[in-house]
Amino acid sequence: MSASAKASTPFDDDRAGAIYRTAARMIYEKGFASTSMNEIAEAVDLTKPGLYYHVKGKKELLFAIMSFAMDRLDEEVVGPARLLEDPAERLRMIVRQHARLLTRETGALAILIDEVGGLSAEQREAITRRKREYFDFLRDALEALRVAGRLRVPNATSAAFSILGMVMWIARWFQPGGRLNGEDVADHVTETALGGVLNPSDPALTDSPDHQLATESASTEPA
Amino acid sequence: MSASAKASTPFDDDRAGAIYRTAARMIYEKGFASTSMNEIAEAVDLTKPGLYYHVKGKKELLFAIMSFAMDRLDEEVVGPARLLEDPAERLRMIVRQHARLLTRETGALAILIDEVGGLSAEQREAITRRKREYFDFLRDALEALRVAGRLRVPNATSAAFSILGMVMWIARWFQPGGRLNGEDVADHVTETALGGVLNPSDPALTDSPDHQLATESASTEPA
DNA sequence: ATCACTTTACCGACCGGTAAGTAACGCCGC
DNA sequence: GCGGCGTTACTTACCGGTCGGTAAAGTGAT
Repeated sequence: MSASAKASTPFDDDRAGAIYRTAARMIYEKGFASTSMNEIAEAVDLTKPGLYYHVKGKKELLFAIMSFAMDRLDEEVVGPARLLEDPAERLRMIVRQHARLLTRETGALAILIDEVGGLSAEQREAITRRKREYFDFLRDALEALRVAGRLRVPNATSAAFSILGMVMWIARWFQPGGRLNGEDVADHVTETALGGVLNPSDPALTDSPDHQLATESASTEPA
Repeated sequence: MSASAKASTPFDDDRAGAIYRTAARMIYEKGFASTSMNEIAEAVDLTKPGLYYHVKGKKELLFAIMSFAMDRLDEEVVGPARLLEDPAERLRMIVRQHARLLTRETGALAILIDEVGGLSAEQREAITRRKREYFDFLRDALEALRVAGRLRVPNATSAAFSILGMVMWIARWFQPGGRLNGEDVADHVTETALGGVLNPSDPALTDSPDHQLATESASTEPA
């Protein structure tokens, strides 16, 4: 007896996709080391060897999920931001798109970023290199602003880390069903990030539209 | 004579303290679930049962470490900040002291905060309650600023989470031996946090002294 | 008959935790 | 001064359970 219609061997869209999505959510919720292959298998209605027919091993599963997450980052954040020439506008795009990505679907994307300990040496190196490229993309925008005298803080690197932390943290507290919706949160964080590093007089700050009406308090646990 | 060598049975200052500090560092580096009691025991030159003579169990060890971390937060952040009446000055003190605490000694203090999954239900509740109290302390300062019309963002809660993320993230990238020293990082992050949420005209922003000379780029991996 | 897929049964390694024994030390009565 | 004794701080040996992973035998559709 399966869920509603489609008994026995339904028309499984793609079993592999379900496995990766389910595993991503579970690892995001409980941590990589505390999530067993048995639990993942049961969650997708398989036995463990049934799961091993589809995936090569636990490390490969994690690596595939993290690679997928980095793909999304490249496509939805770096891609659009690269088109903008003004470093402040580019910075705004990076922060906003990254924040929106974290509020939409999963959030697993972000948390998985710091499960690098579960990877093999080569896998870890590959992921770390992609993360570093992304970080440099962000820092370069800030460095360009610094040499143009548009930063209110003296150091582009610590500014980049601060912004990254602010954005990444969204995955820890934002809940899709809460009082704040994802788009509002992305807007607030973007405004806070830009205001934190840019000179108050910067044109990239004043062109933002309405933010006078409050949305009241939010949703979930602290940290 | 007696000062240096001391063979066989030295004069062990406090073995328990060494256990907790070592365990904190290891759990911070590898994660709670991936750190075995055997490894902790070996790191302090004991066998596993020898370790169990000093600690009741793995959960209790984690709980003790996290409680200690929260104690430090209360003493060194909340304590001093409570003395300040102006909410902006209080906010500045919270951010700065928390940032300094993360740059000095370990950083384990922060990372351990999100290993709550390893605790029992009652332990988790106790830690979560303390975290919530701390978060509310931070949010209340921001809410006071909001009703006074001094915030440039509409929501105190999302502002509090953004600041918290920015600060917590320090533990992931800052390295004591790197190009930036801890005090500078704490200053930069404080400046970024305050600038991110306060109106540009706020007196709490302009009274900060020198930040004209850059300290150049930083140390470690992205995230 | 073949192939995609899933099952039952099992492996060695390691997990958190414990039972039982012991070496070293301080302290007591005598 | 010394034998007995409790306490501290460990040790060796071992427990049941779970981990990631696999061998081999089906199973149903084509």
